[in-house]
Amino acid sequence: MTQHFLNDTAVTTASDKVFVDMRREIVEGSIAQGSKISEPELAKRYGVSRATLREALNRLESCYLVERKANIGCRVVALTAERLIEVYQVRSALEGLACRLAADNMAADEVQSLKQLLNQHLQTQRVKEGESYYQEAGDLDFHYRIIKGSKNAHLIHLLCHDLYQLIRMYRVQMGMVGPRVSKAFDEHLAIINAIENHDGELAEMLMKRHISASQANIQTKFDRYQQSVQATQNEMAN
Amino acid sequence: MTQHFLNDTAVTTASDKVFVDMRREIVEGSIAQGSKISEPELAKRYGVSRATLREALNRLESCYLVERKANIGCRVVALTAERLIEVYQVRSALEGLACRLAADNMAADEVQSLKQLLNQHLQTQRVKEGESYYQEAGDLDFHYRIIKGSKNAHLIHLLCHDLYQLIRMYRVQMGMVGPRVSKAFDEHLAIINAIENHDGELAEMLMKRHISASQANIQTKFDRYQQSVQATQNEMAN
DNA sequence: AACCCATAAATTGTCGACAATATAAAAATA
DNA sequence: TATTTTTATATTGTCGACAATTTATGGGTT
Repeated sequence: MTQHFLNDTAVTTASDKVFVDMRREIVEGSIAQGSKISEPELAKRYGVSRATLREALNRLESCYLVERKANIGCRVVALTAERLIEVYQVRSALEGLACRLAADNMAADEVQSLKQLLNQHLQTQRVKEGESYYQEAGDLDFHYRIIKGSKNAHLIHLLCHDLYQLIRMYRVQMGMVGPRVSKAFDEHLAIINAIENHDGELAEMLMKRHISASQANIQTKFDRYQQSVQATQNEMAN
Repeated sequence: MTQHFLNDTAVTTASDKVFVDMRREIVEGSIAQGSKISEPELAKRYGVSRATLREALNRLESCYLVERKANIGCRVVALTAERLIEVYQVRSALEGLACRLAADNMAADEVQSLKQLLNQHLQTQRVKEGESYYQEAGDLDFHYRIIKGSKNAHLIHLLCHDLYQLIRMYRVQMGMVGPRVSKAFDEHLAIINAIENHDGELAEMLMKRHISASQANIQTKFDRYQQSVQATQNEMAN
């Protein structure tokens, strides 16, 4: 039941399956960031031909999880501080837009359902204090519904299909176990209220601020992560 | 020398060439919008194997020029009023961001060069009154430079690689021969000035307004185009 | 020992053929 | 005649093999 909201593409063909599997492995770090991808090796591992694997690689490229160079090959995207900032700048602009549009276009029952979901998350969180998984899933679900509420198909595709896996990759690999849980809840609530009042301008502003806070949070984790990597490398050198 | 700014990807491989060729034909309408793409037919036409053609199709999909369904095939994107609005909403948000970032990150000489380019365009336009080609190219060049000036690689990729061809497709097929030339020039000038003064907030606002105006302009053309299509269909029915 | 060049190995790009699925045509039934 | 079922055709998905390019190896020169 995990991530039902991001895998809503029907998986029919073989390359579909390879794409979904590889995507999960890359996001979770089973396939290391920055590592070179060997087509023959992975094709064998997934039990498909190279043509099928390449089809999957193309899709991974279109959602920014791998980078490709002609005649050289594929490489898993590298998580850097610069890229993190860049992606969050884009995310902020796009989700801000989504939120503004949602204030106009979201149906009343959709808003109600979202409020209900939020309360549900609050209860779950209070029970399972400290457990981060639900927070992460809940947060994604919240954002996902608002994005869909924009009713802008292009925007939805851009965020849900193209960008979100990369964002998830940062969050997952930084081990985003939220001490931000309670604060995020209040922010979510304020955003919903603005949407309910059809105050697009406010909703956009709140969403942008919410995402900035989220960025600051993950940025801190990332810096610590970088330091630990540096320390490990220094140890190795000794 | 046309579109040097959008084709800066080195064309080495065969599928690269097919991709670039098909992209041009789709944007220009030689391959009709909404039409089904037959892999065997086009492979023969371009003198490549189906594998190579499919590689090109994948890239066309990632820049939203074709849509793909499993086991059914590829179809050139259809130009609709809804999509036009959606795309321009996204474009406005992203280029607004780019403009704000450019106000901080664009180097002084880049700004100077851009101002110079603008004056050059003004002179060219006055000489070749009514000729739209230069206006279109000049406008694209202007936007392109500001986007690059944001120094946000992800944003640059998103706009220049993924989105701009689709926007161009609308403009080209709507025959955007600009009566908007002179007004656009003033708007461009105001944007540059804001960037030069490092006033990101103003620059963003002006760019968003500029794009809205551009949208209104193309929307009008599109509505007329739709009417003419409707009229033609009615004639056919007689 | 460091650098350059030639050769060998490995990897990616491309091809043609076959399998699986979807569409079109024909036959059968109501 | 209209509708469903069956059959045939065409299209897409997948495969293994070959060609072109890049990377690794080894030998020679300064």
